[in-house]
Amino acid sequence: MATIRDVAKLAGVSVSTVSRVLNKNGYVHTETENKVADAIQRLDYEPNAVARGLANQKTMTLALILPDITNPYFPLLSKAVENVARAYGYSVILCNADDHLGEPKSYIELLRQAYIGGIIFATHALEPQDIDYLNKHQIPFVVLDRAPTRQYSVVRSRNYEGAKLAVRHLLDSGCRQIAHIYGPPEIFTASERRQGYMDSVQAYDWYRPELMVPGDFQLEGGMEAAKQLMERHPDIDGIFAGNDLMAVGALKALLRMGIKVPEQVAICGFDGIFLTEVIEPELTTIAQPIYEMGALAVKILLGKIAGSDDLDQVHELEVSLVVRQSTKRGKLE
Amino acid sequence: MATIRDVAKLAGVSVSTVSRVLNKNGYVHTETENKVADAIQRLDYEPNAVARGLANQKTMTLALILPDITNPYFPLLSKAVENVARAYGYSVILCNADDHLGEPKSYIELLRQAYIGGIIFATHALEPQDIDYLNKHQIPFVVLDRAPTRQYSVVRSRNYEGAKLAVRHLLDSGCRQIAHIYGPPEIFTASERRQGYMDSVQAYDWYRPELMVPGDFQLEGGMEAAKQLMERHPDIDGIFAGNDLMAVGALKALLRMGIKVPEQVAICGFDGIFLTEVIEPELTTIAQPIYEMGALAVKILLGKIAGSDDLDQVHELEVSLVVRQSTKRGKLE
DNA sequence: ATCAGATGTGGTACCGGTACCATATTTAGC
DNA sequence: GCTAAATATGGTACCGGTACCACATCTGAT
Repeated sequence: MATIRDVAKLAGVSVSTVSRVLNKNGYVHTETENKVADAIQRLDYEPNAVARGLANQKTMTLALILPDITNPYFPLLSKAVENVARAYGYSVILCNADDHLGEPKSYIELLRQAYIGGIIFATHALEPQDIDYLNKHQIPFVVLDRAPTRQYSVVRSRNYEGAKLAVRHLLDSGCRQIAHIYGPPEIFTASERRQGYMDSVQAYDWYRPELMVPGDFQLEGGMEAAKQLMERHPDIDGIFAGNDLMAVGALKALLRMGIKVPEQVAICGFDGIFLTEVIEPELTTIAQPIYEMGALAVKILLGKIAGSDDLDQVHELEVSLVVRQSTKRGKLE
Repeated sequence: MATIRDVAKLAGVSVSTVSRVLNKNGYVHTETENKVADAIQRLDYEPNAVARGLANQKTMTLALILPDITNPYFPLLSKAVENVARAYGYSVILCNADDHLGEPKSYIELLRQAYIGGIIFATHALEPQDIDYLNKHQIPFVVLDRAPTRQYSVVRSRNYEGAKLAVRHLLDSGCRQIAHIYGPPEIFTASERRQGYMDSVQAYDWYRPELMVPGDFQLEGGMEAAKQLMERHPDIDGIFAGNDLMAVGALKALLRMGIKVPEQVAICGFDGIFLTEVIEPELTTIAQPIYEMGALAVKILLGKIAGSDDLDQVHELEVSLVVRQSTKRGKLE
């Protein structure tokens, strides 16, 4: 494999000059530049990424840390991250955080000694001490789906407003008793959505706290919760699930119980994952711009790496109601 | 960040000695080793991965190249790869090949100049010249789902046998006219499955070539194909789809047409992705050991990196029939 | 004509490890 | 007691880039 010294020798110049040509910094005579370009071409030279990383104390690699890539929310997100990163010359290292929780050496230290350029956190397993560590060592990072704060840059979407949108849509579809399956309270987005639900329904006389039941953001939790809800409150005619996976679980449970969707019970999810279009009936959902969120996260991160410090701390994206079969009932009863 | 020289200074030894302690090679007196270990501890020293990579001309990083992570087959595979790789101290770079097909500089060159340790190809966009390149530059690699050959190590599963298993199961479930939706002919696994179907049904008097229709291994292709099949051959009572995604598509199309599954038509897929358990009715499928395939691929790759050259070239794993609702009909008519 | 600043190029220390070679000391065999 | 091998340690070139510094030449303004 050709090195910069080989190129220098062939072009009859010093390595400094070749380096200048490569990085387009410093003065280089056009004629010299051509000679160097020619040598590069002839040797099929490519600068070595590792050597560059060592010299610059920084590599063209980003890390994406997420709970579990098999969760259907994350493939699209990671695709966005990878695509945009690559467009800017960066590679992406994938880290499934859930599988390595109790590990002695944290991911972050591992990444630092690999001179990683920056990190995107799509996991909730990010502790305050990790944040301190990142800031102390000046490692650029962006966080997804977190509470707004001045401690870091966040990319998120309007969960609260989305939840209100969902409830409004269910009401508009003729539902008169809407339950909510909420996600784990330690996940901030789940709480926001729950709050959106509460604030939307509290004024109605049919509302009772028992209409809110916990799920785990997984399929099973949704099934379980829906079953429980329908057994205890048979007159529920609408379910708003805190995420799509639970909504699909709820749908599954209802179908098994012989309850017709949307005729007897309408269902609305949250996230806008591909799965909602696969099942039958297709699921109405509050769609987050997942790809855009991933793409934006990378762009902000690259901005930070480049040194811009004045990037907005919070980037909140709009969600949108996607109406599908699961809420298409004969309006108004 | 502490370097090896800092450790050497603190321990009162040379960098060579520290290096020997770190890599456990060469002679080091126990007492000296303790001093060094102590210094490492005190400085919270971690050897720098990039510097190591440069010195060794090899990094602790693997690349996983796949068509598209949003295809539901790949998240579990990539999780397996990442898990096992990390257990051995390796990181994994994710590459979505589909999105970068026509690019001037191939992925592989990019990875080589990053001193990547090895590559796992789960994509079909691997050309013969790429393979020459890999071999020429001695880059260890493993390929998934390819035809057996002596050119490289392959991890695959018994597609042909699986297809026969699927047809047998449909027959056992009482189907008397079984159609097949096959995947793209350029994908070898799709052809194997098709062949398995053909060899299983050819002897029956009901068999006609028109019972085989092409799909694209995607949801849409499955829907389209199923629709066409049922319109042209209303007496079909069983469909074997070349993969789960098309099977789910077929199911969706049938449900929309008001055809009952499994009562009127039974459906069997192939792959064993999570999606088959999510939908209702749940889908019978020929399950590949996806996680195990990923894990095995990494292990073989690591073996190659370590220098074992005698690893079996072809590793073929067993598939298994997973019977679910979509084929549970009142047996024998 | 003079000189400051712009332009152009080379030399080389450094990034943080590895591994080869040299050297010193200890152990063991005869 | 002598020599070969084993044990123990240090010095340093090298991996392949970057970037600072030194130095030379060329412009253009006064």
